[in-house]
Amino acid sequence: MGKTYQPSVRRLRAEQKRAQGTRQALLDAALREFAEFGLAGARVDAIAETAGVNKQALYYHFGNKEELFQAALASVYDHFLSEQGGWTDPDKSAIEAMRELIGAIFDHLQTHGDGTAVIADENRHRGSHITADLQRRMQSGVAPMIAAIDNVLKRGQSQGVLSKAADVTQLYMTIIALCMFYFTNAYTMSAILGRELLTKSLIQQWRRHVIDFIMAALETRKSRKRT
Amino acid sequence: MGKTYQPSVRRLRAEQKRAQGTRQALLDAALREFAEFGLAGARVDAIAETAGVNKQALYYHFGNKEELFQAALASVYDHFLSEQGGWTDPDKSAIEAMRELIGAIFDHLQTHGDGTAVIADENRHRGSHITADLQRRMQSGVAPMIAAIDNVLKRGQSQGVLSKAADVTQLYMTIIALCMFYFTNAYTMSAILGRELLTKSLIQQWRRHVIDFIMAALETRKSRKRT
Amino acid sequence: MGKTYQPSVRRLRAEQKRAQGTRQALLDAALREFAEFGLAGARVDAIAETAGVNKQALYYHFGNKEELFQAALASVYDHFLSEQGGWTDPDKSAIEAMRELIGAIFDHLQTHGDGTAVIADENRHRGSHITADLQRRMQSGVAPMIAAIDNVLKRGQSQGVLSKAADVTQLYMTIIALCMFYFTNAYTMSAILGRELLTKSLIQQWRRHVIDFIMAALETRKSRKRT
Amino acid sequence: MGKTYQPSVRRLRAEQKRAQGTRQALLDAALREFAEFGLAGARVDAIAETAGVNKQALYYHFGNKEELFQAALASVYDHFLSEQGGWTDPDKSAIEAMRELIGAIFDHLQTHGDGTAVIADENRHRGSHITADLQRRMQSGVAPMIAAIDNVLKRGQSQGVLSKAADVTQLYMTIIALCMFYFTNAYTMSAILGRELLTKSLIQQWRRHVIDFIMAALETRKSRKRT
DNA sequence: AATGAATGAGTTTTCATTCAT
DNA sequence: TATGAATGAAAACTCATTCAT
Repeated sequence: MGKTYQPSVRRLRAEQKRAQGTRQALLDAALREFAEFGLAGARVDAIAETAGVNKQALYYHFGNKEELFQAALASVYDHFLSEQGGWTDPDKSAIEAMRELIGAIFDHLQTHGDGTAVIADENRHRGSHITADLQRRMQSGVAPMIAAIDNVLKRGQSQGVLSKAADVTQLYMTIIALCMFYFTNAYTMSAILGRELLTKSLIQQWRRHVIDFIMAALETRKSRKRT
Repeated sequence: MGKTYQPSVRRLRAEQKRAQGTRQALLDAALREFAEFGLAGARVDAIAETAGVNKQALYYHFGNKEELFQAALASVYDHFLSEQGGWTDPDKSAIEAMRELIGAIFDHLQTHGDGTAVIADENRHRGSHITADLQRRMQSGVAPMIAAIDNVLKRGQSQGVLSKAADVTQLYMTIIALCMFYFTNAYTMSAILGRELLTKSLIQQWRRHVIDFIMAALETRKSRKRT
Repeated sequence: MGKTYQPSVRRLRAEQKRAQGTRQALLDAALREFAEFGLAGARVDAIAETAGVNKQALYYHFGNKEELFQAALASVYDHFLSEQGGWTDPDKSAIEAMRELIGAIFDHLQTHGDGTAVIADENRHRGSHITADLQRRMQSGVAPMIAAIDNVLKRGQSQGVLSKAADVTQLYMTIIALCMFYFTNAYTMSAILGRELLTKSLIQQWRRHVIDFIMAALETRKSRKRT
Repeated sequence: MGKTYQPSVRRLRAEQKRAQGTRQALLDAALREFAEFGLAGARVDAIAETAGVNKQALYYHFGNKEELFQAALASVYDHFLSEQGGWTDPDKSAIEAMRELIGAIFDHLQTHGDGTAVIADENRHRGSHITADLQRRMQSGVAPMIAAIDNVLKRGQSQGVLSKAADVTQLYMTIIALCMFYFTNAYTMSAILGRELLTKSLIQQWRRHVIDFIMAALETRKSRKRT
């Protein structure tokens, strides 16, 4: 092996910084590519080129395609986490807060379409890239969101305006299901319905439907009287 | 040119039958392979082998991988069509009929997991394989199902037990969304929730939730008094 | 092996006739295809389709692709033969006759471009498809043409108007070379000269040049005085 | 982005040199293979093996088979260019110079048989690989040769020893036609004439014929008196 | 860390030819 | 003879990964 390259400390810092940029660029490019083509269809060359770095850099930073996929998948849940601020507003009524929460989740999923596509691909792979570590990151990524749902739900239930029968976990999955579906199935649904679903107005219409529908199922008679 | 060679009807039949068998075997194998690996990840060799036919037969009958994918996608909707019988039961009350209808759709999607996976992949490709012809097949495939929903919904609405606000199209998408979601996202959801979702009992639980949740949103106060 | 199919005599005749048509159609299609793509580039399917017959007919009649190529090559020389009538006109002067002969050869090669292309391909294969039998057909195909050249040349030489130095064989090759060249090299030559050579007027111009050039080399001073 | 990585000049040189070698080896092998089998008949594997490089190197450097063919075709004309030195000798008389020029062209074409074979194949493809760029290379490749012919011809014409009627372009095509023909048609001609044409002595005989024949057509009476 | 070149294992596709009826 | 289907060998091309500098 002999003597290896010994950089100065200052230089090391600069390199780390640039490396951060390289890593991030690769991650972003990977997310896009994996979203569009899936793990199998994605091209390592394309990712490197989109990221504007040499292909070898990809291997240096991530080892191989699969680990890069894993990293990209993890980043999806980090994005959830980074948005936690927008998910709670204690000043609103429970019902209003729930409506806004569902809307916020809808908006997040719409904006992060790449993420949902990557998640879909991981499910095709039967979750085979989910290590214990990744699982922790996934959980802490969505934890604030679930906590927010739980909060508002409990508040509404104790006030008697939201159905006692509702369960956080199921509610969470229901919200995600209805929000994601529109985007992950837009093309086949458009074909079936003979209508381009990915227009601004139709997306908004579905957004309203999702909120209304969920609330219709959740609200108690008591709440309805008030509104 | 005069009379040209006229193959015997018997021969034609036999040949067509064999060819039909080959086609079907390829289609079935393709559906499985595409569902598991996606268009990009699927291996033509694997499909041919699973189908028990020569690889070239695939090209002879379908042209290439992409057209085979298209054919497999089309077959998914044919499967919907072939099940139409089970979707209507005029003897039941509207509410009961609706519950059963949702359950039947859930069961179909569970049984035909390959289909939903292929549909998901086509959506990743932004519907690029949907030709006018395929679109027609898709539409006629789901038409009976949508018609069944429409029927029951209208019946319930005229009887005052189902909300007048409900719209068939949105209801259809809602049902599909909630049914599909559990299967297309089972692995990441399992990781997030720390619980293996694909067990018989949890699947049944979600099935019940989907039906109950949708009905809770659909039913009017009038209907609730009765039950 | 058992009993084989026993057709009536009448039917046999009809079949032979149709078979003749099939053979010829295949041969024509083959000539075109081999000319355009060469032996290696030609597609058996394409030949059968162009001929309007089943691919198997091709194998029935010619054995395989290579033998079909051989047959097509042979047919090229048969075409030469079939034109022999137009190559001699004893009434004209030797010089006039020679000019016309060169022109006739030029015209034949222009009309039978497919033939020269196939010949070119056979030369690429170092004549590997030339059997003793084919060689005989080739020779008898061109024999009338060479004889015609020889006749006129001898006549002109004995009259003192054509150079005694000229040799039939070399003259024959010279004529063919100058006539063929224009057509077999038209595209690269056009590119080099920056002019589309395959126009009617430029072809005619080259035709005149070939005749004039050859005659300029052949004629003696004596003949020139006369003209 | 600031300063980017600067590979040392030495490294670049070494890499380029190696790559240059790989490219050249591939080009040489390709010329041979394409000459022998044509574009359709050539085997990419064979080319790579002959070149002693990995098959993928071929795709890395040339993109695909067709582009490699194009590159090989271009190289043919580069070879013409590289020989320009041998085509002019101002000390000789016009007639002597012309004789030598024709001989030099003959010798070049004999030595570069691969080139003429590739050119023939490109003509079969109707010049479909001739891009504007390639056309420029072709033109500049043959330009010195045509210029040399032009020079000597003009000199001879002004001295009255070469026919005023002669035109450079036509003379150029005539020379090439007569020189190339012997090699591109040797096998079928051998069969027709019943004599192996590709022997040293017969080749030399044709060489003499070509020169003599062309000069016979070109020289004026005046020149003949002198000789 | 960066880069151009290289590599080997695979993957889709093609194609001449044969089979069964 | 005619035909649709089948087949195996080979061909072009792809792609993740590694090497040398």
